[in-house]
Amino acid sequence: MMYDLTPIIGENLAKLRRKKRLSLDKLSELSGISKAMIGQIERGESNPTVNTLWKIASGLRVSFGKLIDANQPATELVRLNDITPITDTDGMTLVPLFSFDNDKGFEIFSIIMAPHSVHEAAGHVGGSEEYVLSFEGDLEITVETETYTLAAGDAIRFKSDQAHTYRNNSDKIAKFQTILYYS
Amino acid sequence: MMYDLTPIIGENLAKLRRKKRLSLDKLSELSGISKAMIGQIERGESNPTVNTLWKIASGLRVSFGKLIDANQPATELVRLNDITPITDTDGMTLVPLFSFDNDKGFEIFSIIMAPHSVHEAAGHVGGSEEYVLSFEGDLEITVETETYTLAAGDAIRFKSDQAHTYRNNSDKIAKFQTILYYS
DNA sequence: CTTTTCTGTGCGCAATAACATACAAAAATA
DNA sequence: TATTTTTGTATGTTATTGCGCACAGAAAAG
Repeated sequence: MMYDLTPIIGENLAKLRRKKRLSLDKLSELSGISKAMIGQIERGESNPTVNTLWKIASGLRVSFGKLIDANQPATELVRLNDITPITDTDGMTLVPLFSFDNDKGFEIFSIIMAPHSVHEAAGHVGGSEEYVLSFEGDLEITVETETYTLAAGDAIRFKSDQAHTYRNNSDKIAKFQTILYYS
Repeated sequence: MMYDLTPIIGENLAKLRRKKRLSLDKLSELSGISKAMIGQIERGESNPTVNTLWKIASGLRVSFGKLIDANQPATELVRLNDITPITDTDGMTLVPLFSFDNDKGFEIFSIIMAPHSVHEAAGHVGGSEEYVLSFEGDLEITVETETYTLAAGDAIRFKSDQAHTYRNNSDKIAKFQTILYYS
């Protein structure tokens, strides 16, 4: 979520421009953006507007995406200790493992529910789907009128733009993972 | 080339936000961008920075591309009379039929060469390819050291990051089309 | 009907994007 | 070497992004 694109754009832009053997002057002429601005963007000192970046992309004869694409590492290890969990007042603790990724369209949480706790979700944004994989304790999920009970190892999928409730009726904590997919 | 993204972004954003049934307030909270700004962007009154638009996209749980994608009409008719041709001093007239499109990666020109004219191209940006379709008169093309002669109906493809020369040796004009592709 | 909440828009201000110009270092030419 | 050209960076100015706040209409609650 807290994510700054400017260094990525800068790197991509500088790399692409050099690859095409263009000087700041030349690219400025091709794109209609001043070379001072292009230089600043390459150094990550400026946060360009979409129109400016669009013109640069066109001048470079490159897709807009090429400039903003993060080109993330093939492997990403997330340490539980490096994550700051979000604990709700109702006893649900949310551990965001992979937060929303722009190109992929989903995010993954690990969730812990205190004994005898209930969490009500009003319903997420339209067209979203929720995948729940239970792996410790018992979990009861109610979607609209229907109620489902999941034991460790069970899984469920439902359209989460409708109201749904998580309930842990047991004396032990319940742990599960959820994958939220947005269409 | 002269292209303003802001009305497109505005339309896309308003449509997506309503589809997900979010108010300006709610989306502001989700994205961390003030609702005043979001409103202005939707009305096309603001040209947001990439970081701002990125945050909005993430808040909306939507890909960045969804906001800037032009969703262009299935069919696009280009009238010759509506185009302003670019005539070079060396007798080459360029008619840009479909100028560079960000997602497609190519552009299409129609070209007319005056009798006994020569056009030298130093070599375009790295990795570009040129497709030439001759359809009136005679055309001679030199790529690096090799020279090719095209009659009406002939075609040629070559990597255009090397120097190349167009030559019309005849007493009549030569007409052809070129497709420029950028990798 | 009145009050409250929720919707989007207008206003003034601070931060900064984007520009034109000038500058210094390196490369190329002589 | 000196001279010119080409490279990228730094400076000062203007235009506008992005913010908080206040506002007016609509919907909901009382």
